[in-house]
Amino acid sequence: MPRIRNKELRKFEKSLPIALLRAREATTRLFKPFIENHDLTMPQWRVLRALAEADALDAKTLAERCVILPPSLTRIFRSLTLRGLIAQVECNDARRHMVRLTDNGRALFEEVVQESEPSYLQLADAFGADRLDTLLDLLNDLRNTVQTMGDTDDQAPPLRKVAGGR
Amino acid sequence: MPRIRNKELRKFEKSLPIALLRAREATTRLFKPFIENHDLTMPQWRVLRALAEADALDAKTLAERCVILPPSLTRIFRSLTLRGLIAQVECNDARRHMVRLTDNGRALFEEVVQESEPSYLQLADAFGADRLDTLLDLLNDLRNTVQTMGDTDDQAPPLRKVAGGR
DNA sequence: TATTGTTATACTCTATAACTATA
DNA sequence: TATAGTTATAGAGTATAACAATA
Repeated sequence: MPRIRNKELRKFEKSLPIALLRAREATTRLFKPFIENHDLTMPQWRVLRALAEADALDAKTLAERCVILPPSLTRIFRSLTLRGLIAQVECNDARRHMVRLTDNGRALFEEVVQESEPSYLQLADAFGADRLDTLLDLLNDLRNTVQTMGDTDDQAPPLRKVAGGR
Repeated sequence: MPRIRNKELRKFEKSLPIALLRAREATTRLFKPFIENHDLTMPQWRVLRALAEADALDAKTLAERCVILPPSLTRIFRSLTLRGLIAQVECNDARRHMVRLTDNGRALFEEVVQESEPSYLQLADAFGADRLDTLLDLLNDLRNTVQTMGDTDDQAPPLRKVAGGR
């Protein structure tokens, strides 16, 4: 059983959220210029990226996959639609807002990918491809672990609506 | 030489920033309630946490360590000072704004740590303490790698002021 | 002249509640 | 009645430029 000592635990406890934040900040700083050069925000880019790998997606799926709240997604839909990068597609369930990339949207996506590829290659070389794989696995597992915890155990306060009137 | 195939690379390329975002989102969701229960925002909490591990720090160091921009930090200083959680300390260099935790600030910090400890323990048990160590190492190395890249190579667009008038 | 921090300002994201439409 | 999404709204973070004070 991997029972850890209180002292070590405390050290990790405090640094995990920060380590994630700082790693993300550095990664973002590296790639954001390529995205902003095309007048896209990071959340908008996540939506394009998610759509590039799936034919069409509804708002709920996109919100979960891209970590974007529904109200933000509504605005992003409006903005990307105005720019002709995405388009709504018909759906059996009329409640669902399903969208796909337009040809222009896909072209823009490919352009950004191509322009940022040298930086990706450079990072992969410098960091090590195998370690990157390991890191990705751990990140995804961490997320799954936390979500499982939320389902089963509830000694923690409720995950929503805690701050009250702020 | 760890030269990776284009296809695999592409797969990773697109998912690293998202994996970091989602892992952070999950971790935040787990611990945020404990912080918000004491009417603290996450950036405010990072400042308290950084100060808890160092006697006193100046704004520049805190900004870098907590990933907070100077203007935000100014507001956070004001807010935490008003609440009596931090206090300014004298400094040789009169330009520097150095702060430390007050007794109340330290007490609040300890309270939050204590309240969230069960969740930390649960996560460490579920995920594995050794894997958490590995993850932390990789995250910190990733950040260092990216920063080193920024120093040496500059085929990428400048890291600041790219979006122009937006 | 360079550095530190604050102010001013604009924009976006975050978050929740309330509402509409569909199932 | 439950679900999907939009609207409204408040608040906080993000980002930059311009300025003040100190070194």
